[in-house]
Amino acid sequence: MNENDILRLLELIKPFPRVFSKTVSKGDVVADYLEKRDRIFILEEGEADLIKFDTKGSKYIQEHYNDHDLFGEIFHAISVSGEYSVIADTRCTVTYFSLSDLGDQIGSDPHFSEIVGLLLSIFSSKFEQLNFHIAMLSQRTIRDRLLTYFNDLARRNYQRVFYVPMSYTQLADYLSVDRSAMMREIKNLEDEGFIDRNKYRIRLLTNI
Amino acid sequence: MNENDILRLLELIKPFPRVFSKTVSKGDVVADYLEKRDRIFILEEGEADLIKFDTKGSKYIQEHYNDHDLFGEIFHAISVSGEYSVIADTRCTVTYFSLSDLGDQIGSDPHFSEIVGLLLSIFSSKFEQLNFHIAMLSQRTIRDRLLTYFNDLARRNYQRVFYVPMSYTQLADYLSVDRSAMMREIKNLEDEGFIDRNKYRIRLLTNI
DNA sequence: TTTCATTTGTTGCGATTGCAACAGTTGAAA
DNA sequence: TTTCAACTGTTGCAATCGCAACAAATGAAA
Repeated sequence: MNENDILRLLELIKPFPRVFSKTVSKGDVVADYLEKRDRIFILEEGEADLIKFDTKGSKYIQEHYNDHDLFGEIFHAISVSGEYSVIADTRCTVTYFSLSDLGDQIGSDPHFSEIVGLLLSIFSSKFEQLNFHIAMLSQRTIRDRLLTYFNDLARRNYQRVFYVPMSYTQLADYLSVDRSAMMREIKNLEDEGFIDRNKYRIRLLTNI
Repeated sequence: MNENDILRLLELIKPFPRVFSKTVSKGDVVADYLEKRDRIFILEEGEADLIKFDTKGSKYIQEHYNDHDLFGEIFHAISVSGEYSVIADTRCTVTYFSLSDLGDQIGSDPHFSEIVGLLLSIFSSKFEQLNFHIAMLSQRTIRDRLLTYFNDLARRNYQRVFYVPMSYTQLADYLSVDRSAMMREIKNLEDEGFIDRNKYRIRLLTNI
C-alpha cells in the first residue's frame, strides 16, 4: 500500500463532517466486525490486531496493523464461523468513515477528483492483495504455496533475500495449511536446495 | 451483482468522451489480460469466456460472462503462470473505460455523486465475491469447501434447493481441487445423507 | 534474573487428496 | 441421424497432508 496516498487522503478528507477520529487505549476495541458495514478505518498512530474469536472460544491474531495501515469489513475474507474484532495493541488513533457517506460529501469539494483517484488507487491495491491471496491458495501443495509466497516477497523486494514479515504460526494461517506440515515442507525445501534459511531470513536459490 | 446498478451506471457514463463501446464477432478477443491495466469492461450484449492459456498450450474456460456482467484485470486472481484473454462466445457489445480516466472526467458532471456511489457499490460486491472465494479456499478439505460453497448458494437462493450454476469441471477449478476427488466427495456427501442430488440440482439436508 | 506463555521444531500415523486411466453420457455441429 | 469432443462418473494407488503430541527455544513481564 502506498503510504503517501494514505497520508494525502487523510489530509483531504479530515475536514469533512462525517469523517471521524478517535483514540483508544491499549486493549480496547477499535472496530467490531459483527455487522456488515462499509466503513474504512485508517490507523494514524499505534498498532492493532485483527482478532478472530473461534466458536470454541479460542482467539487468534489474524492480521497486524501499523501506522497508516487501512482496514475495514469490505477488505476482509471473514471466514464462515467465528467473530472478529480489531483490538488496540498500543494506544491508537484511528480515522474512519463510511464509504457511502463519503460519496455524498465529496461532490462539492474542490479536490473531489483527487480524492476519487486516491480511493481508486487504494482499492486497486486491495484488489491486488486479495487476488494474490486467491492465486496462492489455488496452489494445491504446501510447497507450491510457499514458493508462490516467497517469490512474491522476493519480487517486491527486488532481491532473492528477504525476511518473512510475520511469525511462522501466522504464515501457516495465511497459507491456510497446518503449521507443522508447513515447517516440514520448509525443511524439505532447505534439504533439497531450493532455499537457504536462517530463522526469518530466506534466500531463494532457484528460479520459479 | 446488482443489474440495475450496472444499467444505471452505463446510462450515466456513456456520454463521456473516454468511455468507449465496441462490438466484436464470435471468437474474437474482447480483452487481453496481458498488461496490468485499470480498465473495466461491461458486457452489454452477448456472451464471453475468460480463457486461460496454460504454459503447455492447453486452454481452459475460467469464467463465463452474460449480459451486464462486469470484468477487468483488477477483479481477477490471475494465476502465477499462463496468459488470459476474454473471447466472445457470441457476437458481443462491450462498454469499457479506464478507472483513472473516469475519475478525471466525472468531477464536472451533475451526477458525479451518483456515479461514485454506483462504482462503490460495484466494488463492494466484487470485494465480497473475492472475500468469499478466499474464505472458501481457506477450508482445508474438499468436503468443507463444497459445503461452504453449497451453503452460500442456498443462502443466496433463500432455499435449500438450488442449481449449481456451472459445470462440475468448472466447479472443481473454482474450488481448486481435483475434479475426480471432488466427484468422489460429492458422492460421499450423498451416501452420508448430507445432500440430495440430481445432476446439477442439489438439496441440502442438514444445517451448517 | 526468573517465570511462563507463545512460538518453533520434529515425528509417527491415519486420512485425504491428486493423479492416471477409462467407461459412460451428453449435446452440438456436420 | 451420425459423429465427436467435452463432460460426468468411478476406481486403485501413491503422495501429501492434518492431527496429535511433545521438546526446545524465545521473549516479554514480573
